[in-house]
Amino acid sequence: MRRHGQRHWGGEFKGCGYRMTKPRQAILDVLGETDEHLSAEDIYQAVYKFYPNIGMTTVYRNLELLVDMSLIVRFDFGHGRAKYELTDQYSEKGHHHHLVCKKCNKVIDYSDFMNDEVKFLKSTEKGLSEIYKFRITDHLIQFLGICEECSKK
Amino acid sequence: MRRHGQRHWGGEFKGCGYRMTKPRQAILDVLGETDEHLSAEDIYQAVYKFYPNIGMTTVYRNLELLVDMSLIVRFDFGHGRAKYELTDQYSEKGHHHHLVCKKCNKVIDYSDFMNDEVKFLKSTEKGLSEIYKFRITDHLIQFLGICEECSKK
DNA sequence: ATATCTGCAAAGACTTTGCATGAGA
DNA sequence: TCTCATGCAAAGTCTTTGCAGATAT
Repeated sequence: MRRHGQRHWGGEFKGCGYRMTKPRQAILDVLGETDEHLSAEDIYQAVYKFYPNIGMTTVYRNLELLVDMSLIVRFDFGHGRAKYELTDQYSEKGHHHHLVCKKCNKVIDYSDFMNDEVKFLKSTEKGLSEIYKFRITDHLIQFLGICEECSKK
Repeated sequence: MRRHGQRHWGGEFKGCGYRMTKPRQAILDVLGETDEHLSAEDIYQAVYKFYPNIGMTTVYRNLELLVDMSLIVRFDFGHGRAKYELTDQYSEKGHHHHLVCKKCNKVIDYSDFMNDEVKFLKSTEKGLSEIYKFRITDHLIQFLGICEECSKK
């Protein structure tokens, strides 16, 4: 009874002491079938539709686990609730960053100008890791401003 | 009775309908005298020492106001409590970004390699604002990873 | 003088924890 | 079978709101 977009994640859970369960599959399905940035509540609501036994606690606990496993990423856009996305490698969106409107909180994904970004990242990451003895695993790049609609007001 | 590092902010409040008050001066003093990234609670504690009448509510309300006035910036590093800093132009630190340890949550400021960054930002901001009709006012750049101490463990 | 600001108490939003039951490998 | 995972309820943490009294200009 697999629906469109579902995939097997069993392999990711094998060998690390974790089990693939219905709630976990459901959460990953929901994240795999959307282009949005979903909050824990959003995910709960979406999972609830086809798995009404789900509890909010389970959603939170699994989101934390999935972040630790690097299957998903957590973003704090700065207005209360954290948002989640599949990691680049598992997402159809691929590598991208965010453009955040300070007025309406809308978030636009972009994946343009990645060449310029790669150049910048390469030199900066190398330099920073040497100076600060930091093992850099990830980066967060966001542009903030006012979106088209909010500008008109 | 001005202590080291205090400055007058009256001008920033004039003409916009806001008043300079003791709590506001105290909050700005605290932020001006530290190199840390302080949470609302940190700020409350620090202000409390020389202004014990302060209420937590006042701290929160003023932090929000000061962010709106662009005197301070708010960061969500992703573990619960928001942190605040003076805006670049008012801070002795100047323009900088953050290196965040995913294990111990330590935050290191860096201001190295800004030349590479400026090149990247210039081209990317121009491109993005054209494509998405977004008026970009600000950016957030963070490198995440494991700090030297946590690597040793 | 008077609109803004403050502090207290209470409420609110989001997230985590304890514990007995249920389920995957 | 036996450890890991779940769901409920309750608690926790950070932040916001309502309101009467205090304060800056």
